[in-house]
Amino acid sequence: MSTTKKTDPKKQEKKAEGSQALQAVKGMPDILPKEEGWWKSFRAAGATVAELHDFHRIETPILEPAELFERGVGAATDIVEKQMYAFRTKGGERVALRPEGTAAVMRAYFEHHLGYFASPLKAFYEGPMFRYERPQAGRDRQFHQWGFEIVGDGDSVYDVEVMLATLAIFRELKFPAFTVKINSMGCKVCRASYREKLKNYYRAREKKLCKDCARRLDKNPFRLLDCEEEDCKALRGEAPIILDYLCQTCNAHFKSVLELVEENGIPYEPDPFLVRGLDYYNRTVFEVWGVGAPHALAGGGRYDYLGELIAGRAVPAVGAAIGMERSIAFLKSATPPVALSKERPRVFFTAVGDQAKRASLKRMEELRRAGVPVVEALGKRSLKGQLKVAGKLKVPLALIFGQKEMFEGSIIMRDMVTGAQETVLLDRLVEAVKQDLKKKS
RNA sequence: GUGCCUAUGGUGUAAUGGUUAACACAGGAGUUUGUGGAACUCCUGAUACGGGUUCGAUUCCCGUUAGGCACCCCA
Repeated sequence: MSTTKKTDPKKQEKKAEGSQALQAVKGMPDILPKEEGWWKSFRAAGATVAELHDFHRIETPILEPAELFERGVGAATDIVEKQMYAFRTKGGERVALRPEGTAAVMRAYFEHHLGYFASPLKAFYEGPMFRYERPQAGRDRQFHQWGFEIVGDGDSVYDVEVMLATLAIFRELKFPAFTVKINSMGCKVCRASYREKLKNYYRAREKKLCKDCARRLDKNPFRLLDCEEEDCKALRGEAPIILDYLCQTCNAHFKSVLELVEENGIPYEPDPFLVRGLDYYNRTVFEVWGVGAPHALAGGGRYDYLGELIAGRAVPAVGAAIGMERSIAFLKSATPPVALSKERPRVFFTAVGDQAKRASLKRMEELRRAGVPVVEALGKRSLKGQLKVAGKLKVPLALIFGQKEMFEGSIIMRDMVTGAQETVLLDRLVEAVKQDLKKKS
C-alpha cells in the first residue's frame, strides 16, 4: 500500500476534480500554430501551381458511401479491407471516412456531369484522409493529401502533365532533391497475362519463398516483387518483368510517357517493381521520392477503369496525390533547412497606462483596416515587457502610445533594428506606418 | 493487425528502492518613475495512467494509453 501516494494533497486534488486529461484520438495529430508557416507555404505553392496549370479546386465530403471505395479502390485491397473507417449512420446508411481522394472526384464527375464542362476536367483537392493503420513516423490515421486529377482524356501528355504539376509544387517549395519512379501496370489484358507468368515463375520456386510471400502468391503476386527477404530478393533478379509483357498499345503509351518525361527534364528512374496498392490503376504508375526520405512523398497514376467500376462508364483519367505531412517533414529535415517565404512586415503596438490602453484598440483597428498586420502584448503593464515581446517576435516597427502621446494626439514610431524614434501625429499614423513598412519590406 | 523499444516540468536532459526529484532553455515578476535584445535576483512548472511487489516505488513487475522502429501497407 502506498500511503504517501494517497495522502499526497496534490494528487488528491487532481482526483477530486475527476477530470482525466483527454487526449487526441490515436494517430490523429493536432497541427499546431507553430506549424502554420509550413502548411501555409504548401498551400500557397499548391494554389500557384494549380493556377499556372489550370487545375481547379473541387471539395468533396469527408464522408462517402462505403461502397464507393469498395467498388473503386477495391474491396480486397488493404486500404478498404483493413484500414477503412466504415460505419453505419443513425439512418442505417453505410458510410466511410474517405481513405483517398480520387474515387470521390470521379463520383462527383459523374454526379454533376463535369465532363460536359471541360474536356478533360482538371481538378485539384486538398484535405484530410483517413486510414486505420498502426501509426508510425510519416503515417497517421488522419493525414492530408493534395491531389491533382485529369479526367476525360487518355493521352500520355496528361500522364506527364500530372507529374509536372506535382513536381511544380515541390519545386515551388524548393525541395532539395527528388526523383520520380515510374512503371507501367499495363491494361486488363496484358496485366492479367503478366500476372499468370509471374505466378508461374514463383510457384515453381515456392519452396524458396519466405512465409509471407508464399501466402500472398495467389492473392497478390505483384507484391512478391518488393519483398525484402534475401531469398525472395534473389529470386526477383530472374523474375519476369511486366515491361516485357505489355501489349502493343500499352507499350506505346509507356514509351511515349517516358519520352515526354525525358524531354521535360523530370528526374526519373524506371522501376519495374513499382506496384500500387489500389485496384483502379492501369498503365502509368509513379511515385515521387525525396532523396533520403523514408517514404514516397507522392504517388499517382492512370486509372482508366475507375469510371467503369463506380459508374459503369469508362472514362480515361490520371492523377496524383501528395502526402502533405510527409512532404513537410521532408522539408524540415532537409539540410540546410529550406527557407520559406518570409512573412510580410508587421507593426507592434504598445500602450502605457490605462487610458492609452483603452484607446489603443481603436488605433490598432485603423491600421488593420488599412491592411497592416498588428501585433501586441497589451496584457503586460510595463512598456519594457511589451517591447521585450516585440523584440522576441522580431517585429521591425513598434508604436509607443502613452499618456503623453494620447493628450498630444501623437504616437511614437520606433525602429526596432536601429532604435531610432520619431513622433507622428495620430492623424498621420496609418500613412506613416505604411510608408515605413514599405521601406522595410 | 503482429513483434520489439521507449515514456521525468512547455522543450531538452540529470538522478535515486528512502529527507524537499536536479540542471539548461522557454515562461512569469523584478533590478530608477515610460523604451526590447546583455547580466543578475526571485517565481511558476514534472516522474503518462491504473494496479502489484516492498516498511517505503519516480526507480522493480503487470496492464492501459501514447510515441518510435520493423513487418504489413501506403501519401
